[in-house]
Amino acid sequence: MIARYWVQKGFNVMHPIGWDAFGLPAENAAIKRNSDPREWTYENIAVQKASMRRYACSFDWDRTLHTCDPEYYKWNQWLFLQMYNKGLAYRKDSAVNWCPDCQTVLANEQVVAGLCERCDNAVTKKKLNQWYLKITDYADRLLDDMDQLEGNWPEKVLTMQRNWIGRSTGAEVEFKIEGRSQPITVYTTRPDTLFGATFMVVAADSALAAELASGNEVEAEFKKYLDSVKADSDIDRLATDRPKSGVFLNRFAINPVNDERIPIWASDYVLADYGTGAIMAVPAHDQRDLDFAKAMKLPIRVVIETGEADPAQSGIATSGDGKVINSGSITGLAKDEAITKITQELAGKKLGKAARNYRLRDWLISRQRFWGTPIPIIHCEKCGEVAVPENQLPVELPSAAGLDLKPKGLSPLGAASDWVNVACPKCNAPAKRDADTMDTFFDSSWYYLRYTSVDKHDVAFDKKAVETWLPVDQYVGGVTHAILHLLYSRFFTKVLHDLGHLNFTEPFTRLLNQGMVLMDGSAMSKSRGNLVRLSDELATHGVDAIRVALVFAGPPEDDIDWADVSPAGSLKFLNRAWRIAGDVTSKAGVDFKSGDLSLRKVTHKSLNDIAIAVESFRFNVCVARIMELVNATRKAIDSGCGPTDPAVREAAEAIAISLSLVAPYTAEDMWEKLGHKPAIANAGWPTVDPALLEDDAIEVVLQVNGKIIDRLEVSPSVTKDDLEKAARANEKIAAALVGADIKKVIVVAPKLVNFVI
RNA sequence: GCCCCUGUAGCCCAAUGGCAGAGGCAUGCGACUUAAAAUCGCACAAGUGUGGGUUCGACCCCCACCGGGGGCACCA
Repeated sequence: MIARYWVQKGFNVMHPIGWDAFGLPAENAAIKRNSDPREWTYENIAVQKASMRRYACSFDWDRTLHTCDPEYYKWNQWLFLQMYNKGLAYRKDSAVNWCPDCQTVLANEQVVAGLCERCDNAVTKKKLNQWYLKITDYADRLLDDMDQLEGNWPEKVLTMQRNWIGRSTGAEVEFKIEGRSQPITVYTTRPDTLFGATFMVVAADSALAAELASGNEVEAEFKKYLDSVKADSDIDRLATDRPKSGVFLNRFAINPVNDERIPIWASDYVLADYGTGAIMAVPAHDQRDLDFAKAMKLPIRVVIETGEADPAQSGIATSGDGKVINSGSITGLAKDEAITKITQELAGKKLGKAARNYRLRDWLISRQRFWGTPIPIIHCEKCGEVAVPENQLPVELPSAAGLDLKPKGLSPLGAASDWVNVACPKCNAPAKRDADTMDTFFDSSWYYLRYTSVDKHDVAFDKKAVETWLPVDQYVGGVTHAILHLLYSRFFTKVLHDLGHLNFTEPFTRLLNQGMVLMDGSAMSKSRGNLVRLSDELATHGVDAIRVALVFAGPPEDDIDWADVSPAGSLKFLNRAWRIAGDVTSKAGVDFKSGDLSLRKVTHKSLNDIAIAVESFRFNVCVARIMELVNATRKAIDSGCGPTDPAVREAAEAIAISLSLVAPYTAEDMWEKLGHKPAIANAGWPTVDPALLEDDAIEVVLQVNGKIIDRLEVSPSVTKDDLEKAARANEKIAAALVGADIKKVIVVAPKLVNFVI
């Protein structure tokens, strides 16, 4: 509807469609049928394309692309190398999210509540050497540039992205460690509570904890604890009512603000990969620390006076603001002042500094699967990592024939010996290709750029075309992509901007989250046979009726249940509209100006309202407005000015054109019946005459104390004074005001008059 | 536990702080018909989740609570 509307308005609209076709569905299907994912994918695309054509979506089929075409993923590899050369793509060892069922690693964003986003199995951790993209370098810009999107993206999506990036501000503070030359740095958002720190906790699974325990009498106990921590799944870890556990490391740290000696503990409630993996614990003012202190019988010291109950007694850490107490130089200050002052003092002594942290982690992109873009790196024993030279791109996937695609934790590509063994591009010695493939979100992070240049084969995208078309004026997608796809795309856009390829920093100017169609409470899916049912409905009622019914069922961002969708009712409405075209007896091209004024006003008002509704995404309201216009026109034909009146033709044409957005086939037929040549899609949006939007008389409400006493017809241009006079002259009002003491008269011209007595 | 959205006739949904109803579904009645379908016409119904507050006036703004949906959830 949006695309069709702007075409009618005379804009040059690009409305492309394509297939994000790499990934597990194809690969798993191929494994099941023992065939090549390639064949399965292209067969399915053909089927789907044919069925999608039925929906009358005005897609530009000349710009179609498939991300699994070498022609497309060649540019994935090119982009990867661009980032690699800038240090934005790198490899590191780390404990990664591992799905035992899919037998591949997952990005943080793909783990939902400890479960694999795709298969809902529990995710475990595994130490692996993997490729990452340095999205954390862009954390601040991803956050701050949201100002550009404010008002044009759903607030919900912006909030979700903000939470996901999770920026926090605070300070890093150095604690000296007894018997260790290096101090330990902790990150805190509350340096104002430093004097309340009564112990330190390091992440049990960090290298730091192991080092502090090593050679220590508690080492055995620590190892036992570490083993139990490792055995816990993410789901266990995420349980909120989980009791705190940990082990004393028999080591001590010195608090830099008061030289106090505090014990160091290891626990799994501190995360190894956030901040520095070590915290100062302030049990009085942090619930987690308090829970731990109570469990381990550690001291609790209040340093903020909030008026709340004593945490040691209540078991509830105080969260309110208040004055700092018992805290040396910052005693008596308010929170913000205390934070500023103590941070400055620490910085002066080189014992700390202001710092920021993010919840966002670097994006893990390697996947141990076949059906994806090969990572264009060659591993040479002598030269190490070597980028595949640009002129050798694409690194094409080998044939799947003879490869065992079954998930087993290693890339199937590693077994394709003809493919994997190559000469090092630098020294020509025998070397191996990187056998992992890219996360498919890499593919979808820049496809909008490719749509501008599908016919260009020497560049990923043509700069001029990109400048002409982009950024995308209107993006439409499900809220399921609120973080993953939309965050990654924003990241890519910024990287490409910095590399000098783009002159904008945000890819999607406006975003509409459209809802899903539910059947019996769950999403439409092939496995439930719902698509078959939809296909039947299409055959019975026609595409137009289905389109109208879906649009009319509710606001576009809401999920709608098929039970609330009424294709039969929509068909009835379309017939009603269509018959009007047949009833018109005036000739095409007749001058509307001589037509019936009241119907003309309805027509112009409707056109105006319909345009506003479409532009503000209220498509359901838009359909309702067309229905109103149809009703009014019907009435005019049957019992008003009659079918010969030019106003009836004007109304019928307005109906046809506005209907062309949602029911294009019906509209086209109406257009021809009305004596016009195809195509109505290019007929142009009728010009609304502002003079016809004005009513000649408006009903004004007359109130006494806010209660309606009577109504009055007045001219829309009535003045306040005249309106008040008219109101006072009204019989019922006059009667109501007899003997009353009028305290106030509110006159809103031309809407109401209210006498307060 | 924290944050966000939401609550209007039997149902889906509308209403720049100013007459609660635009539209549809369902239902009922009537016209047309031998009859039915289709079509056309008419009718029907809630005082806006609950309790407060602001205002001349609140579905709309503010506070609390209840119900529904979603997000985050040891991130120091």
